[in-house]
Amino acid sequence: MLANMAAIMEIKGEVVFKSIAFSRAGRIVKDLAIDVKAALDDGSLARTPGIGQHTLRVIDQYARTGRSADYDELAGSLPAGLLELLEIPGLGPKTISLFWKERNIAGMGDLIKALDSGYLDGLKGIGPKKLDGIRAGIAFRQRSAGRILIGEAQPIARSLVERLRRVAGVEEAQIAGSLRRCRETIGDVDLLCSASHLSDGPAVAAAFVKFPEVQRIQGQGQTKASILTTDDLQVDLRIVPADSFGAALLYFTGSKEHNVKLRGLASARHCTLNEWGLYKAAEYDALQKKAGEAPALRSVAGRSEAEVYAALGLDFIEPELREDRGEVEAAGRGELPRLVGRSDIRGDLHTHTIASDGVATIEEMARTAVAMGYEYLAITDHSKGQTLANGLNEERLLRHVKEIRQVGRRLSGIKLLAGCEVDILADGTLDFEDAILAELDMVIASPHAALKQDALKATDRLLRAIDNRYVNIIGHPTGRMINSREGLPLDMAKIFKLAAANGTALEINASYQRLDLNEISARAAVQAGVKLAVNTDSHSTGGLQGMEFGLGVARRGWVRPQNVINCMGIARLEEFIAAKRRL
DNA sequence: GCCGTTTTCGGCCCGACTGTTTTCAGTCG
Repeated sequence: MLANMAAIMEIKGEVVFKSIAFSRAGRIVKDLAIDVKAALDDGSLARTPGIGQHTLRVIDQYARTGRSADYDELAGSLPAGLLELLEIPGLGPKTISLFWKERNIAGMGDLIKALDSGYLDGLKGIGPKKLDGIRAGIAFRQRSAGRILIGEAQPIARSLVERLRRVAGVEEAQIAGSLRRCRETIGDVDLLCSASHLSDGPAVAAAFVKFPEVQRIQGQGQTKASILTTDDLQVDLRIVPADSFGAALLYFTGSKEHNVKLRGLASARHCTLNEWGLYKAAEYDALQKKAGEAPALRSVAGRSEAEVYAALGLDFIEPELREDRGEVEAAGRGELPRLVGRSDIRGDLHTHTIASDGVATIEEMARTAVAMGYEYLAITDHSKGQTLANGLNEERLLRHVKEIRQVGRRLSGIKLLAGCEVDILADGTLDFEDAILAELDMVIASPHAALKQDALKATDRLLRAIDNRYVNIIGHPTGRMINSREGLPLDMAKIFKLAAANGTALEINASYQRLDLNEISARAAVQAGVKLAVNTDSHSTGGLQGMEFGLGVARRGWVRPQNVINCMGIARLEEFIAAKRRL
């Protein structure tokens, strides 16, 4: 609702800062780890920077009554159909407003008809190319579902970077943008490269737009180019000299909100920060600038990101934290967390084999884990309720356990844990009796079906599972699938409280379709004293490599190694499991 | 609309590219 209000203000041509303020308030509410009503009641929302008198009133009224008079009034002032027009790339608020006022365009249907009939021809400032651009934008919008999953974008981006590195004149090429920040979904791919000489820029841009995966060229200049790939992914490339690489990487990695905050800090230090570098404001303002050329001025910093942060009085901020969620302030105080990384991970605690729906054997999974440098690996095939996934019944499970232990004895260099991913049934009971679970080294309990329960039922269901002394990890707690299934509407505060109290870990499922818990819940869980487990849920040896996506979520959630049970050595992990059984 | 190491009023990040224009507005990141 707040984001809509911001959009409406944009189209109405209100002072842009008003729109920005509402948009920011919307983001703050969306990022809340606790319920909005709770944040209103305890006064924390009112104290949040960016929430002021007006936005607080709107949120408060909506939370109490389910309506907002301010929203209703604003929404009533223009046709609702105009808002979706903002989603068309190349079409912005000014043009939408023009179409509405001059040609009575009230929505997508009107716009398409008017484009077809020539009704928009002859408007001031609108020529044939602009109209073509809008047509292409609408077609793109209808073809593509919007943001794609990180695991889908990454291989495409990596192959483009490889190709870029081979282009003449390119020194260094790197992925930037939301992909570098490990967001769960990616709107477009941002790539950055440095050229040995900036004069090579146009040639690099020209080579880029001729890559075989290019479907359409959106733009091409001295220092940047933008293309649409054959699978409808937009890719933006920026080309800078090596001296500006750090500043440009910072700029192109974002987030936008993080950048805005850094530039504000630069201002306060009488400097100006842009993609070319950090400059003394007085010197920079006196300069004759030309688009597409590096400022003819020595920068204060710019070669590396670390240099720029240091010049602003900040510790280095990892890309995953750059969302303006308090990281800049923490960096200023020297209080950033040491984030969990790949080298902290000692094992994977959620994997499947051919015994249920995996494609690799116990031994194949184990050997891959050894090659990855893991100290332990848990084999956790499905329970009998997962009939489609060839779930194991009691008898098959016990045979499987025996086999896991046999393989474990035979292999050196890795400890195999005989486990199971047991279904949490709709009422919160588990798919196996305690007597069976007691035979296992470790238990994950996960919801797989009945994922449309209300908050009360769903929360009670998980609490029951957490309450079981044999359950060590709750797997993909909400059951969500990104872009396709909402998942259970859990009361996380209650879940965290019990999980922290009785030593049950919550999973960050690294499968890029799930990423469950998400980053917001992960951060709140850690604050509530809950232990996490970052697991791949892999069904093949290749799947074990997917750990990085789960780590991305954990890092975005400010998670430290000490918060993660699979960063423990085997002895401590076994004690973690044993402690709950003693309760 | 929000906010205070410049401020309770007056700012609020900054640059590249496109299209439609003869100097700039719009859009994007």
